[in-house]
Amino acid sequence: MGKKKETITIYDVAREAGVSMATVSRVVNGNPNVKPATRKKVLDVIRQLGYRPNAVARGLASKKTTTVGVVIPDISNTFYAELTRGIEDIATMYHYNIILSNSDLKKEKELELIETLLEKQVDGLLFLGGEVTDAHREIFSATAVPVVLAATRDEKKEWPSVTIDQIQAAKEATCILVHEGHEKIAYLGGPLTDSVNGYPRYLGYKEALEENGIPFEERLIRLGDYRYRSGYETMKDLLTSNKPVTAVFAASDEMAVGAIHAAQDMERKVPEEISVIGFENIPLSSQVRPLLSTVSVPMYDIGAVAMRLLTKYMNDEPVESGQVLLQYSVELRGSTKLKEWEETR
Amino acid sequence: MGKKKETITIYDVAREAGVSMATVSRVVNGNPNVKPATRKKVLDVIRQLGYRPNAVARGLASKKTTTVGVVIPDISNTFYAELTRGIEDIATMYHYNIILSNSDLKKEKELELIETLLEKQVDGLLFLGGEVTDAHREIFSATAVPVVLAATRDEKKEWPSVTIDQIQAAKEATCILVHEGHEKIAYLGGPLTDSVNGYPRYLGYKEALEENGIPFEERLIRLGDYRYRSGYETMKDLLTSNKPVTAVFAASDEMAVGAIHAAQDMERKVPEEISVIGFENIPLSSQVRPLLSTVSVPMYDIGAVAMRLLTKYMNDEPVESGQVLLQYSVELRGSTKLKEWEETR
DNA sequence: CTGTTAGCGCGTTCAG
DNA sequence: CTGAACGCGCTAACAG
Repeated sequence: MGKKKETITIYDVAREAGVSMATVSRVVNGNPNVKPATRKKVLDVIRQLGYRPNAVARGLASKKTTTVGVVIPDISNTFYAELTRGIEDIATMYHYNIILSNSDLKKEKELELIETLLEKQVDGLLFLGGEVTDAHREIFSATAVPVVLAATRDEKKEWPSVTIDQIQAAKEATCILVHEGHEKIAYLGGPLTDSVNGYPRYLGYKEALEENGIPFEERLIRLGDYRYRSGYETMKDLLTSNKPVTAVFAASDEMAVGAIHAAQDMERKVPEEISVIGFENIPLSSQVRPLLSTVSVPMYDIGAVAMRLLTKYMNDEPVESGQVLLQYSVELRGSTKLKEWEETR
Repeated sequence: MGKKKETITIYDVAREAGVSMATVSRVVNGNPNVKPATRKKVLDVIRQLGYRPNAVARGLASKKTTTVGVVIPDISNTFYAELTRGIEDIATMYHYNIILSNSDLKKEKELELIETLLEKQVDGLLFLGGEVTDAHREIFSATAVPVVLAATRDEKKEWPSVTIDQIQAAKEATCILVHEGHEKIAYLGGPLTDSVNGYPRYLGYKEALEENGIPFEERLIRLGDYRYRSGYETMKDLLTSNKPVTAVFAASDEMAVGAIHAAQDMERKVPEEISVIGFENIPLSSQVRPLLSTVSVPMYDIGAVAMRLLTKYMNDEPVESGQVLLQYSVELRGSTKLKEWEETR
């Protein structure tokens, strides 16, 4: 029960067991070339001495840390938390640990974090959600550490990534509203300068209108920060302007729910008077009334697949394709009127 | 732009700069005993060669990794995600990185993770949400690595912890319902075997009834798993039983919201016919209608304070008290009728 | 099957 | 102010 105490090393075990440290190393690492008898003896001594291998020393000697770095926008964001869970589960499965760090999507912070993770000699790097700029490419190129992008992608396709086809997904969601008969469809989203999520979703919305011959109207566009509050406020603003609006496509579930509440506060019924469809399918969407219709993004899977892909790169296993687009789906629930929707992709 | 490449070490920098590696080490670590001129030269060579210090080697030599281990029940759980963000922010502030791992509150997994983190030579350990058993104490005692508990505590107070007074908080929440005039107050919670959250909250509920001379009724107790669905189902079950219920204290916000929806589905108005109060104050509680009244637990702060406390232990700084109880508050919103509540603690 | 011997990259005395 | 030398704890050839 005594605290502190001198660290006991592989050498102590070797001496105590009457073998060389190489042998101890072998049994610790499950090397089969050890006589069962001596293996048992070593194991006993290990237990008895309470020996715990030093992963840092091992890392220095073997040049492997069994640790991967994860740069994430914000762990308190449900979407990324779910994604991280996927990463962690697969990492655990392959005996890796993850060093997690929040970037808040700040480029400088991202680069700094990547640098730090590389210093810590991570065996691989997972970069989530942020935009891949030339500065990123430069640092990624200069290292031998494999990098996988998740919930974002590299325009130049130089790095592997796991995500969904956002434009297509946004387009499909908007189309549903069109098929419901709407023509005054508002778009509630994030900054268009956000090339990862903001712009693609906006683009999908726009394309859907075009394809259906519905005029695009600037005044039906409202930009916020994807959060609930901004959804509430942009929607209120929209309704206050008194322009006709019969449907809303929001680029995030939080905004969508905020929009629904704004509508309700202004005595507009959802979906009777206004249909709303969101994006992400975070738990919130099934924990509000009416239930939110939304584009279901396989968050957990994106994380899991990205991590799995990374293990392949780390072990030099062959990879079919580094550019993976996962399937999304559209969950039609209570905030829209249409109850079925044939797949058209 | 070339990939891979040989690792460049402190030795290369030394040679190139015409100094010894000791000097390079000094400038890298900001040791002031270096002539400005040579410092500059070394810095130049570092930049030119793109030298990146190897934290693993440094860790082995210095016996410090500037990394802390975090054992968390489930990162995809909003409550813990928020807490983790607090941890990470403070960790970054003190130049630590965190290795995150999910335990799902499984004792065996917790112990395994702790063991792994210790092998990785973390400078400190943050243990969240789980119960501290003798097995935990044994391993904590055997290491020199400081441990801080967050959102849980050690009954024997042998280890520092940061949390809130759950019994008191639950009691206060229940009292609010009592003061609203309710006598048929249901309790929706988690397993009573959960000594960290389940039991204390249940106890607080019970104490509130006792103190107010309200008979405790077994049939008003429903146990689930803290999640939305279990809140919905236990509430439905409760209402179906047709026993009078005019208020509900739920041990989690998700359950509370689930309960509200169950009530609404059974044509009971909240808060007109049934008052509901939750616990945690996760974002969801302000993203539903009616807004959920709840016990606000300072999740972010618990994480931040715990991490700050850990830095003190890691640096052998004096600590006033290792047993910190943070303030909670009761947020009265739309799911209860009472609009004000004088502090009585 | 087992032991010996080199490093892995860096921090840290201790001289000078 | 600077350098030489040792060691952190372990893996990885290479012998035997």
